[in-house]
Amino acid sequence: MAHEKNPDPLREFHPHNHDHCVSDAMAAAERICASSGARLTPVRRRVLEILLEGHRPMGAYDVLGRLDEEGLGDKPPVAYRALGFLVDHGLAHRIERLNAFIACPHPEAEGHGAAFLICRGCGTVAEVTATLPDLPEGFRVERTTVEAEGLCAACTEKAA
Amino acid sequence: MAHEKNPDPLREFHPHNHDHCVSDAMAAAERICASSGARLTPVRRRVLEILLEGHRPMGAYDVLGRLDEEGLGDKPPVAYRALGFLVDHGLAHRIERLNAFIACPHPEAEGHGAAFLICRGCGTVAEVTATLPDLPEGFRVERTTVEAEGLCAACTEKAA
DNA sequence: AGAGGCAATGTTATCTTGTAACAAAATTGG
DNA sequence: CCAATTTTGTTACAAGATAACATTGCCTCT
Ligand SMILES: [Zn+2]
Ligand SMILES: [Zn+2]
Ligand SMILES: [Zn+2]
Ligand SMILES: [Zn+2]
Repeated sequence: MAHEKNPDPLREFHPHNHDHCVSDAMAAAERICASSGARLTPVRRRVLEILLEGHRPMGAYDVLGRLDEEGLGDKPPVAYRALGFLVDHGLAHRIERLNAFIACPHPEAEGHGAAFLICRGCGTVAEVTATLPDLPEGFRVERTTVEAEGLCAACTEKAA
Repeated sequence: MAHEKNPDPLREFHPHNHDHCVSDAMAAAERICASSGARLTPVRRRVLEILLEGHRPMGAYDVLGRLDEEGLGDKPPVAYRALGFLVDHGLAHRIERLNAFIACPHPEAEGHGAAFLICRGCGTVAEVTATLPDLPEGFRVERTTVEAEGLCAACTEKAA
């Protein structure tokens, strides 16, 4: 965990050594599954890799298309089950506004109130940590969805 | 606007004079449309009433079913267009987690960062005001989705 | 009133997203 | 190995949403 000291929180929007994102996240996924007894089976692992490589939100049918190319399955439940597993174990997140899924870049930082910045220009999505503001009492919050759509710095420049 | 001094922010979870919700919101919708030149046509008005009366999120096809009963249309675009109009004008909101729509109870309080508390027990949804926590700079936020799923006070008691 | 332009509605067809249900195979633990 | 559980394979559908185009209604200008 040495070098995982929360780097640029918006690195998704910049060029970066993406191989590290992939290998770090895969290693973390291995550890998480090993320690919880969950089984990172071939399809599940491959779906996680596909999400990580894309480094952007992908629809379930996009993922399924990739699986099909590789002979790993071509029926919707194949993709939905693998994605469900990843989401349940915190290895991926569902972006509600996009009906899409994205790999979690730091799945070991759990309890992390995840929020997503969605650039409508380039389609990039960054996951950031955000604590929800105080909500009225008398409601026990279990899960939150926080998604912000807008323009990243680069797309703001281009638009100007 | 005298008596609209932001009452119980969680009134959706309690018994309340719901006729007031409906009539207040309809009056506000009239004012908003009148002042912006938008046309609150019969179908649009009726869809808003249906959402207000239900006082809970409704899927587009639920709304369409109601419209059909009343002879106002039976094809998906009828519902989606009316709902789109209401959302565009801030008279209703889309709840992403539920693929559903809900009337805004206070459409004149604009710029209000709306957040939604979704009770998984009774299905009630309350709209509350919440300012988003500070997000990393370098991203221009235009719209936010904040939805919290959990249990309302009554459902928490029942579950205990 | 008549004509032109724009907004709204009607309608068809299709597309995308997501699940229920059940059978077969693989894994785990005894 | 046997039985229980989990995972996969497959069919068939349900649910949610939109593209595209024809038609109608509304407003404005002459
Ligand atoms: Zn995450
Ligand atoms: Zn961008
Ligand atoms: Zn009410
Ligand atoms: Zn409840």
